[in-house]
Amino acid sequence: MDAKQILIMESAKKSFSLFGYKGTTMDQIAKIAGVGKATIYTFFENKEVLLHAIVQSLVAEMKAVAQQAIDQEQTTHERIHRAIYGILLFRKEHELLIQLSHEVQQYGNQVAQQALTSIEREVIDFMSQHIERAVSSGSMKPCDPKITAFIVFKMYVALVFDWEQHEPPLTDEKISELLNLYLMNGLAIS
Amino acid sequence: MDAKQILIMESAKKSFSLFGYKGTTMDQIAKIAGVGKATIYTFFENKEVLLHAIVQSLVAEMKAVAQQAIDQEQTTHERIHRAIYGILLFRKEHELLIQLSHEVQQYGNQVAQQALTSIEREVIDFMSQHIERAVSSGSMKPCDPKITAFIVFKMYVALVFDWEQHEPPLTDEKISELLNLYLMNGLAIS
Amino acid sequence: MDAKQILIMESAKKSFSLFGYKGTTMDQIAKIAGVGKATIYTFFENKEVLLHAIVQSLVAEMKAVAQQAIDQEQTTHERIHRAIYGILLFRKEHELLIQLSHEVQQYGNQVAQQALTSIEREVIDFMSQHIERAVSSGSMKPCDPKITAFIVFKMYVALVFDWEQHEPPLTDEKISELLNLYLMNGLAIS
Amino acid sequence: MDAKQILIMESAKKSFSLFGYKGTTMDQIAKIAGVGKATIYTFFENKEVLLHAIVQSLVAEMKAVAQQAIDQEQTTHERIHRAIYGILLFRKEHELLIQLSHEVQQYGNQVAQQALTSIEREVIDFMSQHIERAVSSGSMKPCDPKITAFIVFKMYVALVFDWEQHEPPLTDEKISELLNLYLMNGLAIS
DNA sequence: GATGAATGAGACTTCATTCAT
DNA sequence: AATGAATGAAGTCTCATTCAT
Repeated sequence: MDAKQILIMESAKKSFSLFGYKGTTMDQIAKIAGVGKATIYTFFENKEVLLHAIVQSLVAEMKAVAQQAIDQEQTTHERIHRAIYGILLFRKEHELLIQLSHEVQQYGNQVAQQALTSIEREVIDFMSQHIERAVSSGSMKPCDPKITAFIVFKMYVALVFDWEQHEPPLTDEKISELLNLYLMNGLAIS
Repeated sequence: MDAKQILIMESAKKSFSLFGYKGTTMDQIAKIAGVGKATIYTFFENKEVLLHAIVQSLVAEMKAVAQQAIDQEQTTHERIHRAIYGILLFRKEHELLIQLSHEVQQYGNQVAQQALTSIEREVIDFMSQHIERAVSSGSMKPCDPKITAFIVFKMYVALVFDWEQHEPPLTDEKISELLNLYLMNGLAIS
Repeated sequence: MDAKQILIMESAKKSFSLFGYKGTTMDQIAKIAGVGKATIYTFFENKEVLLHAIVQSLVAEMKAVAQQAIDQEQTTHERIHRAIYGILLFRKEHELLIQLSHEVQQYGNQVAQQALTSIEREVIDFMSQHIERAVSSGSMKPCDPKITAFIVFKMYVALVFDWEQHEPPLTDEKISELLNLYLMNGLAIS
Repeated sequence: MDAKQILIMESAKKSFSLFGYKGTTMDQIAKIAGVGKATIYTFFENKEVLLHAIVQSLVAEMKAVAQQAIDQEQTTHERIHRAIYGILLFRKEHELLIQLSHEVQQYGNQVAQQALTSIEREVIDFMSQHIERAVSSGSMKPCDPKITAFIVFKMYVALVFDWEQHEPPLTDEKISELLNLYLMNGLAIS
């Protein structure tokens, strides 16, 4: 890919993040990138196309992070942890940018949205397989592996990401402990 | 409040939901409402002010739904269920509109955002008190009531709302059963 | 004339003087006058008509001041002084308002302009008659009475009004002395 | 300066002179100049800024005319005559435009106003120096040079410019003769 | 007669996009 | 290939005026 094209995308990403889609003018992007305004149109047909290109590249980058985590040689627990954490870190960083896609077309950007969730689903699928095996081997109560993986994922996100939006963040040990408490042992007095 | 003002807000809400903030022109709103364009400016200083007024009214409406559920004479379980469900239904319906507020000001609309989460927090607080009592009375394992309420809420949202975005929805009985499985009994083989 | 009509004219005069013609809205005038906006249109067909009415009333008032000075029983010198001074005071006070008429119509407001100068011309005519008599009686060199009256008027305005726009004002005695020096005795060394 | 910029300024000057500030639309100016409406905004941020630019250029042009007259190799009398005459001609031609600046800001345009009077004052200063020398050399009665120069200027304006607004214009000889009569010899019978 | 709610007409301004250089 | 001067299209907002009450 052309180095200038990347330069333009980086500049646009910066400006979109700071001022929003509508708040960013092509002049501004050109100035940040240090190129002529018309040059942008050599690479991107549209302002909208430019945004989509950026979103797509972010999605791809995110996918790579998750895949890399899963592919690594580590304990299952560790790989899941890394994959989810990678997604979350990334989402946190670029949440704004992803939301920007709504500015352009209400329903048109479902592509990016679906791409994002598809990554999450792959991670969930990965977890699902492990849960299925755990149930088969008798190390876990019988349960719907898909729903369970989904719940584990959501709970993980809740504890790692959502919780620290209003409260002091939890340590990794605490999170691990809580997951065990809620999901494995349960709150009921036996 | 003036009937015409409400008419304008409803028309704007409709158009904002369909075409987005930028995609909605004042002319369009006026035509839908069947009033002159300038009439809108009699009630709302700005296009932006108009949007904020709509968002605020939605927040207020949502708060009322949750509060009403909590105030009702029912079992605790039922009240929590209704409160969360009311919030979710509402959020589902108007999610788009709330996200629109991002189009206007990147950081300026935190008010609406905070208002929304504050409702959730009130519901969570309400649940927290009940959990605390359950722990004291020995009908539940010792645990941080706040985190536990937060987890219950998130799990509830995950099962009722998030799940059905990609999979066939779960019945109320199934949801109840799953909550029991995951949170009360746990997945571990005792 | 209706008391409300006068009230409206006074309010409009105030606002026009402060904010200009364009800068004054009918709403503003109505608020100052403490009447409904539409009430203004009961008395004045137009915003422009309203301005013209105000200008005309100012012209009339000015005319009265000059006439009154001339009609008074005093020395000729004193009457001329009073008449010119009256005009100047008035002009000073309402100069702004008179200039406003230019905002409305470039050439349409010559009426007001002509009315104003017609007053000056009447004063000049009055002086002219006295100069003519002075020349006839041999107490003044032969000269065109009209031009001379015009020059006296202009010199008077220059010394009394124009001079003090940039320099400390001259006393009445100094002005009298200067008029004598320049017009009667001349600067030439005999 | 860009040729297109000048073209726009000329077009705007024409339209402002004909229809006033308020009466001139940007569309109109663009059409006269034969450019797109937005092109005007490439050179002038505002309609108001455009007007000010025109006024400033007129002031500069006027200053040049006066300075050029003073700098010429001629008799003192002739130079003063040319300088004053230049100012008057110019003022006559563009008086309308200068008054237009009042439409925009009541008190804000004092800059242009002051610039204009500052030119007059320079001319008066120039005359003042010559009068001072004449008094010193005994060819003129003792008098305040500044006031005298001011009076000569005003009288000159009155005879050349103001007089012909209502009466047939005076010839140059007649004007010279009258200045001599009134200012040098005086009307008094010796 | 008095009013103010409602509005049409129109003004200024912005900006994504193009095209000649 | 790169550019920036030029612009058409469109949007927001203002305000003098009217008309039903």
